[in-house]
Amino acid sequence: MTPTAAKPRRGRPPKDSGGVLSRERILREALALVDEEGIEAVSMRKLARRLGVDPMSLYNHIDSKDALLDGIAEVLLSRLPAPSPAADLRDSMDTMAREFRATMLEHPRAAPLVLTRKLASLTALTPLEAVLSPLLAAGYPPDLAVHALRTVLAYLIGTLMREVNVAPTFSVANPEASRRRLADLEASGLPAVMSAAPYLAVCDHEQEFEFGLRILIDTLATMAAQPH
Amino acid sequence: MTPTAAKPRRGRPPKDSGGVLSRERILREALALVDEEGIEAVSMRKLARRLGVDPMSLYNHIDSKDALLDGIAEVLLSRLPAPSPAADLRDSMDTMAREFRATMLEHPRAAPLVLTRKLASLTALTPLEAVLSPLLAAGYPPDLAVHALRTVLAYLIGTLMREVNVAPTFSVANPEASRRRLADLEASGLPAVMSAAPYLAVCDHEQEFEFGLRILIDTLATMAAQPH
DNA sequence: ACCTGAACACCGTTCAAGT
DNA sequence: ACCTGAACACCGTTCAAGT
Repeated sequence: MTPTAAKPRRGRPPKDSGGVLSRERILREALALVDEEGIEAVSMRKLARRLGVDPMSLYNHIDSKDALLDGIAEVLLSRLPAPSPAADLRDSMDTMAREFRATMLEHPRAAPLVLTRKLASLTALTPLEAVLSPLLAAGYPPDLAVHALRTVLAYLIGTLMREVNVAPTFSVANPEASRRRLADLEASGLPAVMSAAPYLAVCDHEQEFEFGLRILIDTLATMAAQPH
Repeated sequence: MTPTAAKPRRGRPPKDSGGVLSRERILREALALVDEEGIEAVSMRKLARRLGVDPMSLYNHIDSKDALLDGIAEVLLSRLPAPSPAADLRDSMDTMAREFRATMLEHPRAAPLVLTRKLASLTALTPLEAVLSPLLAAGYPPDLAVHALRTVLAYLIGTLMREVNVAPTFSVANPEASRRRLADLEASGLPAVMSAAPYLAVCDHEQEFEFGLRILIDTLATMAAQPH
């Protein structure tokens, strides 16, 4: 909980902490704070303490706490790798999905900021292009291409939310808890639930992700070959 | 669910605030508060004020604010209609998905509590049975049935998150904002983004929901006919 | 232009005291 | 068994004042 070292925290700000204040430096430190302690541990005051600065100084660079959280989300989203040049429909959707997931899982505790906030800005426009372009090239009319894009995106958001929420501490799912859950499910008296209980009690995120992604991409690629 | 204890009296509730304190009454009022002002407007103190009670009285019925939010989520989830008896794979998944969506959209501001929290409890076990059962009957081995279930669930969570987050005020998407967005997209210089811009700038949630759901259910139903 | 500190109007929760 | 109020250790943000 409290820092182990009992340093005098209220004296002079440590000037070693990386230079002058700036929006960029604030966001970087904020992301680090989220990584370490989670989103709800973020406060303007705590962040300022980490930066060795008065809480109010942050407001010279960021409008509000809400804008701070949006800013963190944008930082994370901007870490999406630049798309590789040309590929077919299957490859490009597959790559986009995998990179999106990998990028979020690098910061599992911050990921919900991207997954649950309506980002007004237009970050990640080139990854968008990288998916839309092969859809159009494959024969999708623009309206259906957008539907296809949004379907995959919804699936990604849903699976990732499950991944990062179930294990916010990043510990593998507690085998103790999963054993108890298995027992509960088997006591439910519902036949289908009971026979699927061993699989309901655990969740291999990797496998889960692949299963649904495969279905979506296969179907969308197949649909491209059919008249719309 | 649990049989309510004998009430001291029937008839008119005392005072203006509607009777004695209870977990049930607290959760009902909390859901109303979320409906009116949103999740982040919820505080123990404000909730107590609405109930005409000291803030600390709430703690006789609820462990913490976090437990309160979990409780609201469970109330909402328990509003899922009981599944209709027997149906084929397509119908039962379709019905489950539609009812889940409808239930969430009745409380759009509270829905994120269900969509983003890891609910430990086993609410909604019978809807689960109602989906798993036809999957098994259609020939899915239990492990794949669970994959199929989770894929649809991920999609539902993702689409619904988009629906309730984009319009938390429940106003239809601002046409002004969407016109500006269109302009931005068309100025992006990215060819696919530009030609899909009119469709990216708006989002018909109904249509969007149907598109992805159709793909998933069709594919899962078709897969049932194939050897695993 | 940027930073500061006091101040305001809030929080969740502990605790001791009441009935 | 339930309710209360004071108290503690926090919040986000406004404002006036400093450099």
